[in-house]
Amino acid sequence: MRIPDNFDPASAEEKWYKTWEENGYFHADENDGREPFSIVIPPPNVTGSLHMGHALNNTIQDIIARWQRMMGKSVLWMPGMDHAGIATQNVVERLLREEGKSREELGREEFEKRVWEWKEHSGGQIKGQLRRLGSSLDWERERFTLDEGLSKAVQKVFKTLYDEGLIYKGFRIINWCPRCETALSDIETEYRELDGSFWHIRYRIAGTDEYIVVATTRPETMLGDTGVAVNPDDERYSHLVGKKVILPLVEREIPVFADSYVDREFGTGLVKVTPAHDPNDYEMGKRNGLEEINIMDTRGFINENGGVYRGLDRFAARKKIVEDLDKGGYLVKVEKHTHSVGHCYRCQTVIEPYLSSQWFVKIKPLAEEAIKSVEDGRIRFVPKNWEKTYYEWMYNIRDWCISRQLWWGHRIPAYYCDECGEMHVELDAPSKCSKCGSAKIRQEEDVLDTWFSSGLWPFSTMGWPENTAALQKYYPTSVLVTGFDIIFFWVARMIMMGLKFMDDIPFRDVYIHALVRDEHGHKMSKSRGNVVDPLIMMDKYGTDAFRFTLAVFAAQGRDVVFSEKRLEGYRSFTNKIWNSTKFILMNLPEDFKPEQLEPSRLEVFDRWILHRLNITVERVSLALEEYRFNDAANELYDFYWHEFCDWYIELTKQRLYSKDNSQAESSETARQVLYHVLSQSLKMMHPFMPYVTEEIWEGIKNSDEHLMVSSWPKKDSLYVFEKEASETETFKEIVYKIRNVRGEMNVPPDKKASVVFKTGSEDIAALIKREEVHIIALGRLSGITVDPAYVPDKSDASAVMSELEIYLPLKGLIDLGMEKSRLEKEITKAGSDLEKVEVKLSNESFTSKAPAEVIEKETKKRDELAAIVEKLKESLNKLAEL
RNA sequence: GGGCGAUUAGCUCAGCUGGUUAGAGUGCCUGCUUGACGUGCAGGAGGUCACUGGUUCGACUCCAGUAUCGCCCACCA
Repeated sequence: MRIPDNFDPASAEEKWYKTWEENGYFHADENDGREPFSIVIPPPNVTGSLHMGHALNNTIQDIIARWQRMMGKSVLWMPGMDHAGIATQNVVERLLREEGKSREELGREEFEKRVWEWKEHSGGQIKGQLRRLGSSLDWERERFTLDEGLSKAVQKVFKTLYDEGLIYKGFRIINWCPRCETALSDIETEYRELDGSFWHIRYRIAGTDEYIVVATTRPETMLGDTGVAVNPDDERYSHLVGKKVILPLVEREIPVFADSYVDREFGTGLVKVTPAHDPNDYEMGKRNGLEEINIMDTRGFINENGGVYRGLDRFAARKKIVEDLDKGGYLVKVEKHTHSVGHCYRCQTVIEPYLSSQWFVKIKPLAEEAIKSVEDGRIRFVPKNWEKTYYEWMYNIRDWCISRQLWWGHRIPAYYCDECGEMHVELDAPSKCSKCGSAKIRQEEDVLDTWFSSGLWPFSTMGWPENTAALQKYYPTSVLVTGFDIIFFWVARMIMMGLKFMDDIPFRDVYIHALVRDEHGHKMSKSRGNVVDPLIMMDKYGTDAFRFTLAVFAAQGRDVVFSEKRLEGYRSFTNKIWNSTKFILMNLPEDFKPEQLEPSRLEVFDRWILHRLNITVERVSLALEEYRFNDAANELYDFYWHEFCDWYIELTKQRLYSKDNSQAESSETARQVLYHVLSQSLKMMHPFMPYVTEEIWEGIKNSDEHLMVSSWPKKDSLYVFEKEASETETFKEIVYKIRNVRGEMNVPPDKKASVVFKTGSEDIAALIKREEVHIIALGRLSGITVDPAYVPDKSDASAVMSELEIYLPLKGLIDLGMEKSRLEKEITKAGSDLEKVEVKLSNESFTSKAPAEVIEKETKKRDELAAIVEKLKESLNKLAEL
């Protein structure tokens, strides 16, 4: 048994990932007869590389997957990536631009080829990063949202929904991105408050010299105005209803009409109506029979309907129109106005409401069951408060625009006959029109929203629409791990689609984790330029430390601000684990064999640490079950470092180094306990820090089994030792008191004092005598005596516990003034605690209403504190006599 | 306008269903070549738990309000 002097993360990471994979540990076997546990990865977009959010997301999933595997489950963690329609198309277009090309020049087929090449590149990079992170994904099952099988699933879903009337084609106002030249769904529009202007414009009433004033934030849209609306109850303008006004610049006569949508208080109470470029105006136009005039092309330039402004970009047109209005005397005033403006979530271009023909999913019928599945607890959000967000959106859900005017995506399986215009929705392209028999068939140019295919992810990846063994065993999945930013985009859609097509929920739990934010609380994103690269962190600190830090940060219900300082601290932890193992191994013989530890062999500290180990097993397991990753990680950290290393290992040194032959059995027991606690700890730490733990395991294991596939520790009922645990706490307090006095008094370590213990308690006296060696070693003493009748010397430094007084005769070694102020400080501290307790106990309503056990506890505390204060005062008085 | 969350040590953060001496990492101070580790060991300083009320015998913890910050949704002619 041996490990190298130093841990080298880079080589261990490469070696172990390869070994695990080659041994097939990542692969899920449908036929293994074990209880299934499944997770599907939120498929990363093939747009580049992974960021901190991905690192957190996948670390959590890997912790769960590794833990469940060690729990003996048949674990499937399904890998894959998302084609990410707009986002990926944009990336490739940018690359083309750098080459001086455009996608139009390439043509659709060639362009798609280029995107596939990019997909290979980006996908490869992402896979490399996931591997580096240690993700135990079943790579044999890797899927892509645009691969053949998933395309089949998409077509099947589309056709089914279409046949049932849940997908329809409609001519409507949608959100249009003039840069991406595609429609977007409502949730793909991000609203931002912008400072703009509110232009007040004068319209002449036809046939008169009177004017009205309308106000607008988008003056360019007046080119498409076909009416002016007033509130039907607005007396100021009721005489105008039915009249016509002259649209300035355009010189078109348009009607004034009444519509209750208009808010009398806002602006001038008169609304210019542009049915083709505003959703509300569109509705009003429909209600009042207005003409719809589209004035823009797909890139946001004014089209032939815009007269002299034709060819101008929408913002240039706005500027020019305002100038012309001003020149023509139509501009009454300009106010400052802030309003929220929709932006494309992929390219941040200002969205244009745009009238066009698109495909929609009629979503309400699907939403109903999806709401129910959360209400009745079949699906559970963790933390629970996200359910409210989910309901809020689902109750107010609007039809989903699923068509995109892109080249990268699932082409909509609709076919048009060029002869008779008939539309066919089919799984396979029809060779001729079923209505007129023509062979002139053309497929719909539009592709589907990326989220349409990712919404099928939990079952499409398992082979649906075939009824595969994987689906039977692993669907529904056990848990979905994701960020709250895609609850609407993805989680809700998967729930709806899963219920509709699998007739079952897609996952039991939805664990919503924190978003990794920058120091200003902003999302880390490439466009903001505030990203921390996970690869750099892994290079610098090792993957294990990085993962452990993320786990510690993963507290529920709160976002995290990433801190490299904390990462540094947890790297030290991996170092600590390594070095402590080195110590243990150098104390084990060549032929060391782990044995079952009979309780009768165990000494008090052995019992204590095994008891603590039991508690840690329980706490870590419970925390993992409840998705409290930070608690689990902290529990392991505290146990391993501050109990096992700081105390138990230190305590074994006296036993291990003893030259006394009668101590041989005691040291052998210590060796067994050290090995046992180490190996059990490694198991529990493995899901968090897979590499360093497996590397250590390689050096200490006594079988061929790798740590990754070993079994998760269970509480051992043989090792429940309450009494020894509490005795050890007393022991620790004794040592702590001695160290405290030495430290406070600046007693140099080479000045070894002898300590006198004065106690009336036989238990404590026995404890001290029995653990004499350890007290001497840990307190750095020359010797100890127990003397119930000890009369302290005036120059003794002292410390007080509830049933014990500790005296350090430091004649000549200490500064009496220092000791005096130290005692005063102690008295103040204990005194104020005592006072608090006394106030409480003298309060009659407390003693009459508080539960008995609380009163008992407080009473005991008061007695102890009182005794301590008393003793401290005595010591101080003696000092004063000098 | 509606909703959610945050405010705890210099910094980054934990503290579950009310009773703890309010913790961790990091930073700071003191001492340490203690036969695993200075990425370490021992000791220490540092907090009116944002503010104001309320409920309660008892509030960092529950309730209401205020302030500041952040996020989501809706509307904005």
